[in-house]
Amino acid sequence: MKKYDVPDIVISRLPLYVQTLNQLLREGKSVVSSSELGERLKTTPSQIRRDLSYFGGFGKKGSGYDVISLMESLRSILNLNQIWQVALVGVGHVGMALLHYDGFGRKGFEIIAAFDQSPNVIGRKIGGIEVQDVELIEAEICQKHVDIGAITVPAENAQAVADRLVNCGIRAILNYAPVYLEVPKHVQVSNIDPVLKLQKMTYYLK
Amino acid sequence: MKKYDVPDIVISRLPLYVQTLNQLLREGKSVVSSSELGERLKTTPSQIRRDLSYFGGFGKKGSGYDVISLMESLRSILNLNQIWQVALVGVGHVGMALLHYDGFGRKGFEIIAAFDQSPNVIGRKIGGIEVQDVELIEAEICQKHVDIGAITVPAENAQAVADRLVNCGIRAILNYAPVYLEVPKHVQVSNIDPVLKLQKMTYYLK
DNA sequence: TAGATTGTTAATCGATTAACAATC
DNA sequence: TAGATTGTTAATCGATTAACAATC
Repeated sequence: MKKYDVPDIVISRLPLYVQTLNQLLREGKSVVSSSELGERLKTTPSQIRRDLSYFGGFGKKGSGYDVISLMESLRSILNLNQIWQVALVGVGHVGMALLHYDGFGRKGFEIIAAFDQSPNVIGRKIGGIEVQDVELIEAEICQKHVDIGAITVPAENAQAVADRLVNCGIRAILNYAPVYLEVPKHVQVSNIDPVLKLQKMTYYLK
Repeated sequence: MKKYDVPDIVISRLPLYVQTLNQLLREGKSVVSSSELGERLKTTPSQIRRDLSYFGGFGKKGSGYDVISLMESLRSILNLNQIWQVALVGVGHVGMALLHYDGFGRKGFEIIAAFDQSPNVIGRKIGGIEVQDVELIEAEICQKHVDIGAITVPAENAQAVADRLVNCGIRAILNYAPVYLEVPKHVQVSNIDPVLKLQKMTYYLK
């Protein structure tokens, strides 16, 4: 089965499965059935079995799935058995929160460089990373092997930053700016905008 | 057409439409067609017309949609013509970023109270809000009219905080903790977890 | 009027669910 | 062996897209 033969929506559920398997592991469970997993994730056993079947048979009929080995299989499918280097652009409050956030590192995403325009932050060391002048993006990133960019600049500057990152060979962008980024189609973009989520929820509040 | 007759996925696109109409407005456009809107949003004109038609006819055949009036209609459907009060629990780096973020306020979401456990932050004033002891959640929130909670505490504490907020009558939760929250079904939950987004993107990077 | 674009219905597409034979 | 649960196929459901009459 080729990469793009699996529906994108299936791929977006796999990290959720990994998360839940992790929880089960911490709770000391070693085997889990699709129905238990379904309960935790508020989905159907059918969906879980169907999703997994795109990649192979990971379970044992009659008993279920080995928690550790299913987790390892999914981690391997998602390419999580390596450290991914991340370059962060924009060290405002959100950028700082990301630099301090240890969840990134624990999950294998290492911020290796941070950039900002402002003399107020350039040179400061935050979460172990020294903030550099945004003008140095190319100099610092282009030769290094950086796959992922995190954009935490104001909306007006986000597209320009994206262009520069893409130019340096970045292939995935985590975008916190409330704009649609135009990127070549080989580049993944994930948008994070809490306001859009709030604005959706308020529909149901009245 | 009743609230729940409109597919949820349609509702989640409406804030995006509002966002784009806002941009068009700032660019000085006063009229827009479904195909222009579709180009901006990387979707089809059909989808946009279909989505809007759940709520009525907002356009003018032959010319398109009046930017301002379509935006106002959508804002009214989403209940965005009021200020929504938000209580924030957890003043770590993410909580602080939200307290400082002016985009919330500009979009009509006002953080009116913030809570934390730690004596290091209790009493501090951040973004104009004085952080209170988490033990005061009930005392402060229950009588006030607060509809939305933002949870930015560690994963282990998120469920307990959610329970308390729900108990105080909160009906929507913006959850930054990487766990599934169990809530009564009248309560909306939106999860924000950048790691899940990264873990999805890495699938396509190899 | 002619051209453009809507609103809506019908056709298509894709995702979810149900069912069940296979088998641990 | 009997019971449980998988992996997979077929049926169903729902969302997207195409088409077009209505009309500005």
